[in-house]
Order: sequence, then C-alpha cells, then structure tokens
Amino acid sequence: MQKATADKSDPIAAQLAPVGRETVQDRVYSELRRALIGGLFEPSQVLTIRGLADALMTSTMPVREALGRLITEKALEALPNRSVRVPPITLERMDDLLRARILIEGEAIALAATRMTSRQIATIESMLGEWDEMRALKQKKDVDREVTLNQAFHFEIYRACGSAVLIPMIESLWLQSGPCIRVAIYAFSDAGEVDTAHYHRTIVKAMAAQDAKEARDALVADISRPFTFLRSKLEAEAKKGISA
Amino acid sequence: MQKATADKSDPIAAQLAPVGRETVQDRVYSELRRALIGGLFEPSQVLTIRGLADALMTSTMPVREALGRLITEKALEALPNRSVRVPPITLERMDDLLRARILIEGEAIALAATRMTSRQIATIESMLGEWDEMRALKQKKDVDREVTLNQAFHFEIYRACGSAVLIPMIESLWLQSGPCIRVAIYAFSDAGEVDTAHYHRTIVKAMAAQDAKEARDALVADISRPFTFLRSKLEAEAKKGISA
DNA sequence: TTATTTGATTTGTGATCACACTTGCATTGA
DNA sequence: TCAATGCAAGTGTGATCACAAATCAAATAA
Repeated sequence: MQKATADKSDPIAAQLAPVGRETVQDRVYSELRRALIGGLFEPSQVLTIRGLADALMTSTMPVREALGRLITEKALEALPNRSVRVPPITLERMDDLLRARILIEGEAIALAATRMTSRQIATIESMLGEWDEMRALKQKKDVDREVTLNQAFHFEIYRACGSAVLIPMIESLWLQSGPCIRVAIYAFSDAGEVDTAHYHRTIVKAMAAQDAKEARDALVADISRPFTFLRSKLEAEAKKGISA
Repeated sequence: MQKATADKSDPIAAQLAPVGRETVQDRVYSELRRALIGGLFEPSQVLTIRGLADALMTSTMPVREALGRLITEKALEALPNRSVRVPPITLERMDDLLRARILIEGEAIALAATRMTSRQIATIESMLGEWDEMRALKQKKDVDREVTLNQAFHFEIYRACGSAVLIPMIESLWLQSGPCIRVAIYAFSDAGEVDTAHYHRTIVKAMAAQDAKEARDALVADISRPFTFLRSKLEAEAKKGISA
C-alpha cells in the first residue's frame, strides 16, 4: 500500500533511512543522558540552553525539550531563576538514592535470578574478563571505561527481570546518582584498589546458581560501596570545613 | 528599561503576580497530569499536539514540551509514527505496575509509619469522614471525587516518608496506572459497593499505632483490589472475545 | 467491485523571532 | 570609598513559520 509505493518509487532512500530516523531531540537527549550517568557534569553546575545548543551543534529547540525531560526525571533541577543545574550532592540525598536503589535494583535482580537464560549468564560472565583485562594495563585509570562497563554489566542483568516498569525507574536512579558515582570513583582511584570485579564475580556466581537472595545481597554490597565511601569522605570534609 | 518602566508604570499588576509566575508549560503539564491520573483519557487514545493546544487555549510549544516529559515518565507512549497515545492496558502491564507499586509504595508507607506526626495522622483520619459523607449521597457515583480523595489520602501519607526520591517515582506509577484505575472504578461501581473507606480505616489504624508491617499489609490490600478486579474482568473478556 | 495511485490535509520537528526577566557591570551620586 | 542607579548583555519562554513525513480521500484503472 502506501509503504509499497514508497518502496517502489524510491527504494534506495528507503534503505538509507529505513526504520526509525532518529530525531535531533532524541540524539540530544541521549547525549545529555550519557553525560549525566557518566558524571561528565559536575554537581551544582548550571546548564544553559543556548550553551548546550552550541556545544551539540543544533538549535535551542531540541535542547530545551531534552532539558525538560531530564528535569522531570530529577536528573536535573529547575531553579526558581528558571535556570537549570545538576543537583548538588548532599548526605541526605545520597542516603535517599542508595535506599531507593537497594529497594528497586534489589527487586530487579531477584526477579532476574530466576529468569536469566544460560546465554545471558554467559554474557555477564564474559564481562568479568574485561575487568581483569583493564586491571592489567591500569597505569592509566580509565574512569570512562569503568563506568561504561559497570553500567553494561548491571543493565544486562536488569533487562532480564522482564519488567518494563522497573527498568526505566532504575535508569532514572542511575541518572540521578551519576554525578555522585563519578566523584566516588575518582576518590576510589586515589584511595586504592578498584575491586569492582570481585563484587561482580559474586553476583555472577549467585545468578548462575539462580539464588535470588544471594544475588540481592551481593548487589547491595556492590552498589553500596561507592556511596558509603563518598559518605565518609563528605563527612570528613564537612567536619574540617565547617567554617565554609 | 522595559522592565523598569513596566514596574513603575504598573506596580499593582506586579503585586498581583509577584512571586512565582507559573509558566504556561507548567500549567499544561499539570493539566495533562491530572487528566491522566484521573483517567480522563482512554487507553490507546492518541493525542495530537495541535489538538491539545487548541483545547488548552495555547500554542503548540508548551504542549509538545509537556508531552515529551510525560513520555519519559512512561505516562504516554511514543509510537514509531511519531504520534503519541495513552498506553493500552494489557494483563502483563497491569501485573508489572501492581508489583512495582506494592514494592515502592509499601516501602514509603513503612517509612512514613515511624515518621508521621500526630498532626498528620489527624489529617488522614479526618479524610475518612469524607468517604462516609460521600456514601451518604451516593445516588450519583462521583468517580472524580473518589479519585481525588483517594489520591489526597495516599499522598498525605507518602509525603511523610521523607524521601525526595521515592515520591516522584510513586507519582510516576500513579500516572501510569491512572487509566487502568479509572476503568476499574467504573467496573466497581457497576459491580457493587465501594468499600475504599474500610481499607483506609485499617491503614489509619496501623499508622496511628506506628505499626509499619501492618500498614504495609493494609496498603497492599488497598491498592491490589482494583487491579485484581480489573484483571478478572479482562480475563473474562479475553475468554469470550478470542475471535476479536 | 476492488485495488492502486495521486493529491490534499494533517501532524510532528526544527529553526527563528519577539518579549520579559535576570544578571552583571559601569557610571554616578553621596 | 562605597552604595545606588541605570544600562547592556544574556537567558528562558512562547509563538510562528517552513519543511518533511504520514494519513486520509477521492479518483482512476483493472
């Protein structure tokens, strides 16, 4: 029908952009999302529409829509000045985020534990090797790759939980805790060893055994670590910097 | 200049809208949000930007931003046609939503159980009276008022949980389950008695006793009811309407 | 009659413009 | 010297326009 005519009249153009031509607005949204999860923006940093539009080489229109969406996800914050910024880190907010993540991601991994196929388990198992590989040449602390790999590992599991409701909520939580995590990972690198691989190994073992409770506990230990670390760091700073 | 002259020439107008002039976009967003939670849109209904702009007496600009925000909250659905619609009801989605609501709202009420002030408990207790009052003159089934009152009751409790992370998630869940709930309440009204007040009374009793476990159980019973009812209704329809 | 094509209308998307408000800086006054 | 006023640049918001894609309808051909 209409599709047939389009195919007949211009099959080549249809081939070039066959399925879902992505809109500029989606591209901008994904870009900002990735930057936020990766912690490329600093907490309390203010973002301007025109500034981002220039940086992303587009007009203001897609940017303002993307910012609006990120604000509703609480990934950004709308100030009364009508300007938007990355939410600042506070101890209360960190505890709040961690509690929500334990609750929801814990539920997701428990669901996934009984649903993951051996194919999917093999996938996350293969990801463990990349940590060792990265540790081998760790003269350069590649924080970006750490963040990316960690994200891929977790969401490969969460996707298996089979809940179209929980997964977007987890994405929103990662978006909100992104800036904190980046700060924590930097602090980690200074402090000592990055033993993410160990925690992930424990998770994989539990998933392979289809042990939901064990998997949940291992996950809680994994995601709590950067938060508790950053918490002690912030408390120490607050103690010595009360004057500020 | 333009501002100074405006302020000097018309200080009274400045008084009338002094503090937070709300943007049109926020008004549109709130409006659509209320309509969705209240179930004023039917599942699978498609919404057009220009149509809503006309209905809300504004241009397309605020509407498209509001729609974008609602899509990221999964309150609306973006079709590959680039048109948006209210997500259709499926059994899988209903179960998914109910599980998430039990998980998150259950946690919120458990937190609130230990934090509610006697002032807040008095508030929700006073809300019980409104149910009786409404039942007294229930010749006309006022679904809108039921929805509003139910929402006010629950969120008065959730607000007390003290989590700036959980509450937006609960709002998102209500947004997503709004269309289902409306259908369920209509079915309720046909089927028989609306005994929401009984469930709410049990909740208030648990909150007054600061019994987190009891409160969670009572809440689960309350929010599960419309879902299980609608579920059986949908299953019956699916059984007899396989041909369709 | 039915299927196909073609043209008109509708719709989303992106860009641009106009306006109001905020912010920051410089000039002016005490 | 310091505070206050006034001006200018910057920013968000809303409206409008231009364009491409989709949808619908009528007309035509098989």
